[in-house]
Parts: sequence; C-alpha cells; structure tokens
Amino acid sequence: MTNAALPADVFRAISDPTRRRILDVLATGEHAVRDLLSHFDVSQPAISQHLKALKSVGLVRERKEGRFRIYSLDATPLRLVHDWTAHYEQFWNEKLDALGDFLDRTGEE
Amino acid sequence: MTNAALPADVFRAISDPTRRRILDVLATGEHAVRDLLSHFDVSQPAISQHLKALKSVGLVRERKEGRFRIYSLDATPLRLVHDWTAHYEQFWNEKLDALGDFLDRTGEE
DNA sequence: TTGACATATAAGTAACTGATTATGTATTCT
DNA sequence: AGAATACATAATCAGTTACTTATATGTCAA
Repeated sequence: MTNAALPADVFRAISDPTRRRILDVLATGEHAVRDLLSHFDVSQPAISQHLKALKSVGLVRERKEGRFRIYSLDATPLRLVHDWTAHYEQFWNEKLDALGDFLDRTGEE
Repeated sequence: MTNAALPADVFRAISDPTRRRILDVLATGEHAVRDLLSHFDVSQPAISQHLKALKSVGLVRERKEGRFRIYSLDATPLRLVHDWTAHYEQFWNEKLDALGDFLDRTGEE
C-alpha cells in the first residue's frame, strides 16, 4: 500500500491553480475547511480533495478541533521548487545583463 | 484561435518530470532534438510534444539549422515560479528558527 | 436525543495527459 | 533523382485529474 507521495510530486501538487490559491490563503493563517471554502467557487468535496492532495506531499497539516478540521501551511516542501528554479536564476540574469549592456552601448539616459 | 498559453501555465509545464529534465539538459547548452533524445528513454514524438509544450509557455526557443531544429533554454518564465515560492521563504525560515530556538534552550553543543 | 453542522469518502464522468505507432514534410547525401 | 535523415503532426489509447452529486461519520446544540 505505497501511499507516501514522492518529494518531486510537489511540482504536481502546485501545478493546479486552485491548490496554489489554497496555499496562498493558508499563508495568511490556519483555516477550517468551511472558511477556505468561502474563498472558492467549487464544492466542499472539491476543496477536501485538494487538501488531501496537498497533505500527501506535506504542504499542509491537519488538526481536529471539535467538529472542525483546521488546516495550516507547511511550506517546507516548496523549498525543493525554490531551489530547482534557483539553478536557472543565472540564465534570466544573463538576459538582464545583455539588456543592460545594450542600454549602455546605446548610451541612453 | 486563442493559442497563447497563460503565464501561470508554467507551473503545469514544469509539473512533468521529463520536461524538467529537458530543461536541465538545455541548461548545459542548446541541443538538436535527436541529441536531446539520447538522454531519455521515450520516443522521438514524445520529446517533440514535450518541446512543443515548453515552447508554448516560452521556456524554450526553436531555431532551424538545415534539417535540424536547435532548441535552447529561455528560463525567464521560471522567474514566476521562483517569485511565487519566494513568498513562502519566510515560513520555512520560521521553522528553522524554531528549531534553532529549541536547540538553544536545550543547550546542546 | 434529535436535528443541524462540518467534513470526509464514494461513485460517476468529461476532459486532459503522456505515451505510442503511423505518416507527412523538409533537407541533405550519393 | 532517389534514399536516408531529422523532425513534426495525426491518430489512438490507457491512465489520471478535477469536478460533480450522493452518502457516511462524527460532533455540537436545542
């Protein structure tokens, strides 16, 4: 019953815009499902399923409080994404440098 | 005939591990399709389709040279991803700080 | 204790994905 | 010119995704 999501699945998890928005909301603080729900135009099960997906890659934590389930952000796995893109930082900097050089050569103020 | 991919689709584009590896290879320099192909265990059309997907979000550029098509990296769209994850940097730092505080309190060397 | 509430899970479905095997289109080589 | 090369595109298909509408489970409140 292999159930643990691979770390690389973080990329899949954040590929969905609704899930990214859920993380954005959770970045403002923990939320019960019904409070999350008010931010989106989808059914309650849809949100629960997204939360399950996020939980499976460790991006959210769940805590029971009475009849509520409080979800909170755990951004740690995003570090993987951040680090991967960081490898490419030099490339877009190169492009900016080229632009800078061009502007220098044309002597614009 | 709306065909231009939305900027946010960059997240979808890099959600596939093969496409991420293509970018990694292109980061070492431009490649013809057949040279890319040698790095992967899939068919030539599969690679061409991935390249098409990457091109549609602006992550690669294509240049014709004789009967070859030379693909090169354009990392600029990755900046969107980098910036989005950067918003979360404080959160994983918080976690590291909490760990640091704990270690301080327990007085470990 | 009964009904409303909060959420998860099940089942179904249309759309999308990533792959494959043809096949088409240029371009080079002999 | 004709064969080989490099690549794209078409057609197809199995698997996955994201959503929906039930329905089940647990908790609180009157």
